[in-house]
Amino acid sequence: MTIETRRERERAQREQLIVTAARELAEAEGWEAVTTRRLAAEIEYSQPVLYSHFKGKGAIMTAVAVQGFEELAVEVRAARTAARGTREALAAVAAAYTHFAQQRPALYDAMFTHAVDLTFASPDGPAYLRDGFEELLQAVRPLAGDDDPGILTETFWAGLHGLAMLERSGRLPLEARDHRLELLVGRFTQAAG
Amino acid sequence: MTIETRRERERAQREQLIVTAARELAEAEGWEAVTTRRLAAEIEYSQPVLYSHFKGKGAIMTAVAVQGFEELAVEVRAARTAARGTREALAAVAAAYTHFAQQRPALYDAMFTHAVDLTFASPDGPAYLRDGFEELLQAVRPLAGDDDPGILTETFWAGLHGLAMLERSGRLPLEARDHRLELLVGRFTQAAG
DNA sequence: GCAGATTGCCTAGCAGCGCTAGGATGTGCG
DNA sequence: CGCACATCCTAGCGCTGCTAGGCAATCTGC
Repeated sequence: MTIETRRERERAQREQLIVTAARELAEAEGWEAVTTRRLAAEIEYSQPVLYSHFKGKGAIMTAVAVQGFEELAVEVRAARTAARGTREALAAVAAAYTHFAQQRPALYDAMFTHAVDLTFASPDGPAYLRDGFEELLQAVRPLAGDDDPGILTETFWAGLHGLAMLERSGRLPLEARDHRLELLVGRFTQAAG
Repeated sequence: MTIETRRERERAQREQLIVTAARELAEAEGWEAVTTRRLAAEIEYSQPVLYSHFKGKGAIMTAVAVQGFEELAVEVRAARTAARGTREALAAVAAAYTHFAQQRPALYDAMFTHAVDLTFASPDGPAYLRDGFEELLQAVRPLAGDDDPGILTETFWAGLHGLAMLERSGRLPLEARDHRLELLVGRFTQAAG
């Protein structure tokens, strides 16, 4: 029994090692630098070991993405609970979200550009995927007025995601970043029309 | 002289053939199906011919993206000029934009997910990249109030882009698509706060 | 009309990718 | 100690984007 559990523990550790190595490599050199050979060298095992833990490279990226969703939810929650008023909470949440996307672009990419095999928008989906949305919802709901809070949150989220993506790819100038965020938050803190 | 011009004309035609083939293949089977070998077979030439026209696969995708920007600008303009009031114009522009992204996902991908080597957000950039933004700007400006029209347009654009991306990847349920668009447009047609 | 120079194109191949089959190596158990 | 099992690595498959080098067809000057 103890041998079995030790092996399982070691396996779990190595699996975590793979995910961490993939994430760090992606954050340092971008996802195009994360090849299975390179990753194997990084963890000091041979290539096939990766496939004894994950179905393929996509599954490893998905595992990294899941980590990202967990961390994003934590950071957004921290920002929300630290803010005082409802308007301030929305602004804080928005700033935390875009800051996350900007600081960890590779991680954000794994979450939203790659890793399509994650189940979203489902009440029975994994918790880590719902938590982040829940945080946004908590911040948006008090300001929803007559609008459906859930759908309004989705719309607000889309605004944040759009800003993050367009700024990251150089399609929007970075100087006005705070200004745009201010405008977006402003449009969602007015009374409903 | 005539021989030279004929050759140039034929070269230009073949170049267009490449771009069209790449686009059609991408729209039919996705960009992952667009390999240089497949593309070469499609145009009935050998692989190296592609490289006599374009620096690489990325340049071909960029050429497709440029086509996309031109067409998007045309469609958004048509929607805007057909609408009567300012609020209706914004709604029409928003609908046209997201409809474009939804109907031609591969093309939209080329424009925004790939093809990072395009110069954006620059007054001296290519016209086709400015035209689309200009159309959005025309629709947003009358509703900007005290806000900077350009930056407000960028923010609105981000909202549209975010909706398009999240809906396309299944991260937002499709049923409420129109509802979300309505909410977004509503938040940008209120008087400035 | 014919040799020489030039242009255009294709065949073949390189290095790298994700992924997998099969054998070697080391570990735990009777 | 010897067997059985689990673990891991070497080697290789088919694919990718891209390129070198040679062949063939075309245009030019005599």
